[in-house]
Amino acid sequence: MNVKLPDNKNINIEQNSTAFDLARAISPKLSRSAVAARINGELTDLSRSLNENDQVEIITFDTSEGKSIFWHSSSHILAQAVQELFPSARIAIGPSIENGFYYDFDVEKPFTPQDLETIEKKAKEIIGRKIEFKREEVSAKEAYEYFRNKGENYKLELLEDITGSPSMYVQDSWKDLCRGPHIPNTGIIKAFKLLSIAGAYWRGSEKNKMLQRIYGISFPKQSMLDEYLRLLEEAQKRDHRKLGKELDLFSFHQEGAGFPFWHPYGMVLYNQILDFSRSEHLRAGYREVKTPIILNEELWHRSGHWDKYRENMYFTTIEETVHAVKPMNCPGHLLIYKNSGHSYREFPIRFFEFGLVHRHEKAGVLHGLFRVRQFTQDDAHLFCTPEQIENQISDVIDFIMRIYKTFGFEDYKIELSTRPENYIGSIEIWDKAEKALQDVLEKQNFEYQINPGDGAFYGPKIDFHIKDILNRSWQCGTIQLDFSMPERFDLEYTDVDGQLKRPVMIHRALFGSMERFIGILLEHYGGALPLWLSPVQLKIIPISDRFNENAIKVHRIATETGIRSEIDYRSEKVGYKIRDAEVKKIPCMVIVGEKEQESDSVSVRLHGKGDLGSRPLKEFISLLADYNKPGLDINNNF
RNA sequence: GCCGAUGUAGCUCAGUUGAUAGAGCGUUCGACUUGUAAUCGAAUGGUCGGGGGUUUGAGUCCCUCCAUCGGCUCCA
Repeated sequence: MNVKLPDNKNINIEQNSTAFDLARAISPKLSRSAVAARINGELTDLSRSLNENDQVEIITFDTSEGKSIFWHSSSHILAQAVQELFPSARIAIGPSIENGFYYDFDVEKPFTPQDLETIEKKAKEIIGRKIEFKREEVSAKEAYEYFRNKGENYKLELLEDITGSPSMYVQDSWKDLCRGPHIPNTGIIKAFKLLSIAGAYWRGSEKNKMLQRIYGISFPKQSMLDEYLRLLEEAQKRDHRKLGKELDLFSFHQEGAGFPFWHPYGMVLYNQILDFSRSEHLRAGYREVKTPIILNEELWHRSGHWDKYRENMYFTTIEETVHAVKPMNCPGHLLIYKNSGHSYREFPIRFFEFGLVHRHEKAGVLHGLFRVRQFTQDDAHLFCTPEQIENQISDVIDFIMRIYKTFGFEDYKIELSTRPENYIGSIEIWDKAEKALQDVLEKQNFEYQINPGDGAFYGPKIDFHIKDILNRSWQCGTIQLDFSMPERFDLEYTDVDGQLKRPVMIHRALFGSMERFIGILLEHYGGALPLWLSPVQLKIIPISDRFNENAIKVHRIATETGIRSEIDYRSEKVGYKIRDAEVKKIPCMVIVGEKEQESDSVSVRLHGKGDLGSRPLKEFISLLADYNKPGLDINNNF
């Protein structure tokens, strides 16, 4: 019989062949790496029989579906291993995830790291047995009976949500309820590693029982696991918490969990970003404002924060009146807007603030600079007419992208988040706002994903996720359209016809949080920041203390040219001082000794690039100054 | 908040079955006066996260609080 392959070629195979037979007919190599098949658009097991004229694609690990199936099967092996070792463990769910898989278990005692090793060993043994994954179609009743006899209550709960006849997958005597498909047999897994144990609520809800989750990863080749572990290690080296300590940028203290302390070097970095952002905003027509951190509780009732955001807010009392510490800057900006009358001629009005906000985060979710309780938003609010919305939003999008590019982020993802359950305003207004945002994205041909229910309580939003060098994605920028606040605060402007009308408000931030953005930057660059952001840009290394005076001269000229430099006066060998500067990831070093003193030059060395020979002192400093600008870096241009 | 792990010198980490707290790096001092990723020597450094308890005796065992780390709807 004939079946069609993805390249539209036909292939003739024997009657009653399975997808696996087809893979073998195409090439033995493919049959060894085959994970599953797609028959007429449907993902299936390789054991599925083919029919005349079927459109068939063999799925391998190389595709995202292939990985997902491979890892899902791995999770079944994990579950089988656990139940062979701990027969009383009840199984919940075990999906594949972005990198690997997990399985949730209900056990009396949480797993220990030693258990993890034992389980991994058992799983590897199961893999070695090359057990076939067999699909069984059963009736809902049969499935129910099976799991009821085994006391698998979580599976019974899952069964309730399944319409039609459920399918089971069998490995030896072990069975799991599963939609499939699965890999043909456990033997194609060549590398299997369990990574961590964690508590996880059944169905993610704090109201449910906490289960024990085991995370793992697997591959069809050992070398792929090695590579994956190497990447994990690389990511650990780039951890901003580690870099922050090593480079003396910031610290955290028990005296204030989630409140970062910025050290002198960190402050230079912080201010470089802040100065750049401020000047770009002013250039783009924003006007800077500053609003108080503590404001009367009544204001937060009016804004809706007290209703919808109270859980995340801190309160304090001033002369018996309750005040809130601001979690957002919008109410403050609204008060400035209302302080005077406005005409359509002023629009768009753009208020911009480096707003220091405090938000209560649960103790367990704090994470370095990524998740803190106090941070500075690069926040702005635009007030405009409804007609101006589209233009304004598209301007903001251009602005955001230009700024990201300066920091070396060229790749990003856009998400449109819609009305959450916890919202204020009418549904009609929400629909209108959501459509307006969508229209802008469509018109500009941006690719975007819809994120249902993830909008702010006062309006839908467009979020920007930037991708770092390790291809991880971070949410930063946000643009939120708001018809509610203008209503609640009774904002007005005089239109061309002399009538008082209600303006529209757009909330937006680029970095989101300065702190978080700095964390992302540090991980992106692995701490080796571009010249313009480096706290110390130039390390001056005298060969011996006979040349200290010359070093001081270099330092003076550098300082006058706006270069941040330091001299290493220590009575150490050059190699020692160089190593120290390299470890601190200082972008540029100059060595001054006999030769340099005589010729009024410096020997130049760039971080990670080694010795670059000598240059006349003044020429070198002015070259450095040329590259000491946002978006530039000496490394690519020397 | 919940589950688990962790908390020892400024940093990175050792510390057996409970009995006088260790190393390397850093810092300080001295010697060396150094040519592109660690010169040598000496000194300094600790309420063992806080509090409580068991014990003749606790870094080690128990309780409690705090902080940090990995997780907590990627759904059969």
